[in-house]
Amino acid sequence: MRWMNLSSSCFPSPAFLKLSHSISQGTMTHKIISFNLSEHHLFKSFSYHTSNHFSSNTLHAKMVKIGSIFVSGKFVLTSYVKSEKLNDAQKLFDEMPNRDVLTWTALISGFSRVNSSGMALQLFREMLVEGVSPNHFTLSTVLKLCSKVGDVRMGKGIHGWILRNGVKLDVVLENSMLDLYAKFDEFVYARKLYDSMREKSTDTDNIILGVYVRSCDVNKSLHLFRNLPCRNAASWNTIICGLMQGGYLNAALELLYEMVENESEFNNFTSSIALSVVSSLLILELGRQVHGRIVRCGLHNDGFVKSALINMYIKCGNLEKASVIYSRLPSGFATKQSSNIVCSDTMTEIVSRSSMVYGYVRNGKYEDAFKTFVSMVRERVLMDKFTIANVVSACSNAGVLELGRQVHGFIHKTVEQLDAHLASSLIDMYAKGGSLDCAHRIFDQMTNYLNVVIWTSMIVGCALHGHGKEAIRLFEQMRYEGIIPNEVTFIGVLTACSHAGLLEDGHLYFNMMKDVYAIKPKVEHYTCMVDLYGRAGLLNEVKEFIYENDLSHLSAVWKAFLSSCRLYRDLEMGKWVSEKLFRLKPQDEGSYVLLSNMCSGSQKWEEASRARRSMQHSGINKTPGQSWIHLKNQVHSFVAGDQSHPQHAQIYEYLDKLIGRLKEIGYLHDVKLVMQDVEEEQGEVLLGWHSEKLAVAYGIISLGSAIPIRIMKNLRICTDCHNFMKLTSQLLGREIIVRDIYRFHHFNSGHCSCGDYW
DNA sequence: CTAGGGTTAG
Repeated sequence: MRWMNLSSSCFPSPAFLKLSHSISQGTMTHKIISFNLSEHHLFKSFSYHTSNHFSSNTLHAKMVKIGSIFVSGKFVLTSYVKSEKLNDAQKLFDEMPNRDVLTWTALISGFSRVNSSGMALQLFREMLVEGVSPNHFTLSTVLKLCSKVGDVRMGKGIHGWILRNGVKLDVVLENSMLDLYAKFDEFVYARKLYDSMREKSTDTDNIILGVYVRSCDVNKSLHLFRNLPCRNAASWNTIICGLMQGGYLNAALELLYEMVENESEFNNFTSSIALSVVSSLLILELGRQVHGRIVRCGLHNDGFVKSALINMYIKCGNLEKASVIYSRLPSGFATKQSSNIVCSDTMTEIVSRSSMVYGYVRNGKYEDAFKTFVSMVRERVLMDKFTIANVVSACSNAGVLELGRQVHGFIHKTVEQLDAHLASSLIDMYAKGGSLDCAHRIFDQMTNYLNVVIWTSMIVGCALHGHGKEAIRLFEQMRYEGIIPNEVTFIGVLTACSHAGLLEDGHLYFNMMKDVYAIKPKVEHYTCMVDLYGRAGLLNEVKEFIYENDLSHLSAVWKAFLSSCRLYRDLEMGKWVSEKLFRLKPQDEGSYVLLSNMCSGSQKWEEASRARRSMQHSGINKTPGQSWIHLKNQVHSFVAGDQSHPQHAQIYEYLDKLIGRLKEIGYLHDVKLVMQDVEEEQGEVLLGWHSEKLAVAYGIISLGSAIPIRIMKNLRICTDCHNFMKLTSQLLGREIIVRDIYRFHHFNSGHCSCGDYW
């Protein structure tokens, strides 16, 4: 029968074409019913030429009505597949008797198109079980899937099956196999296969080029690229993409220019790659040029290109432009349609939305991030782990524990098992949100899936809360379980040691990092060490350490040193360090503030104000201190001397009363000192009411007495406020938790978890 | 054959 032979396409007549055209334009739906033509001709023409969702359904209905499912089913199936209506395709498929290889293949390729690789592979297995033999197209489709999902065994199995069954090889199939081995880095196999190929195409060369590019051998790759007998757009894209991923951004850019000059095709792949290059180089102007070219080439409606554009504008810092493009995306494609099959349109929207969430987070627009997230929940957009992880990380950075809990609840409902990425971001979220207990609970839940990042997140969490011993215990347990720590793990351990004043341990682990794990210390590690020695008061040792390790060009190191000088009130050393610092990083406000604080701490008011004047002279604006408290889904933020809160009168009145009572139990409220001791906040503040005091006062007024008060602060807490918090916790018998820019302070019964060592 | 989001630190 003729219809069996789908692949040797019998092309439709102009009349059918016209008809299909009107269908796909949506200008006709019911005319078809009255059309007096042979059905499967119609169906066939239709399935070739339309990807209109609505009309494929109409056609399906018509087909069922006239009972021609045996004959024309697969044409409608193809139509469903082309319009990515996999649910309908699957349903139709289930109804169809006598499914031949073409039917199976249509459905398999359909699932593969919409990224449902697992489903596609499952179907392939079922097909084999039913005794249907795959054809060339099935095989190359499935091989591609194997290489995509990284299923080496299945890929090799198929290769074996091909050899055993003496399938006649063609270039396409051989290329698929070559690509499979290339992707799995099985170069010996790949080479053998390549040598045995009688016919080679440009694709073949491109695969080999891809191998060289991925092995990061720039010169070899370029040499190969230059000597290709025939180059197409994919060759250019491959080499440019490879250079970019290898970090050779300028080389990638040069080739991109060359490609454009040579008037080679600038396709949607090229666009994405070009935008990635720009995103890494962070050159907005260049991004605009690429954008212009994309529009000129008419590629701006491609989903991939759109999300790459959004990404590029976000990374280059132009959030507005990104949201303009985002708002022009067709909406509604991503809404859940009684299925869990993801279409490529849906993918585009998910990627774009998560990019926007990511962009908002990066730009500190947490509210917008949450709004976008909430809209995704409300519209029942199929959210994947990427999006959620973005939102979780937004919660940790904003320190909004309550919202974080809600997101966690959402995850609980939608994700069956936490993966390592999500778990570590949740641990981080709870730790940074102030609830180390909850972080621990997630950690315990992951016993069977622990990896180095999860361990590290937990260790860092402990460090953040000053639980040095616990961090070390975790670290040792991790090593015992055979997990190899990485450089970030060591940053966590060393921070833990320095925050808890564990000098010996810190020293031990620094050496262990170098000697046992062969990790070369980076700036962060050195800074931790300087901090560690400095907090122990070993200022001369710090100096030696800096010169011994040749760190004198690193401003971060000097800054840590300066903090220690301040802690130990060594004004001479502090001045000397500031000199170094001002020379290295004249624009850093922190150095001036530290020096000024140090001077006022030693009652040297004149020098203190000189430091502050020279800061103003250099045109540096100090970041105003800000504290915030999260109550009932609302963030209340305060700056020093703030009068803008609706309840400010009440707050100040309470604060006055509180300070009066605190003085009775030994609080020394020296206004002059507070005004000068601008640890991080400014001195010109009215009455010395630093923002964290206001936030705490508001918390006490508004919250039931059993609830701990959680405050976030954008700078470091000052000595006076630290004292204030300790005594308040004692006087009122309440737990107060302050997260400052570096760490947590848990105030309880007159003590702080940092041991007054911060 | 070639293109797209996520975890820990700073």
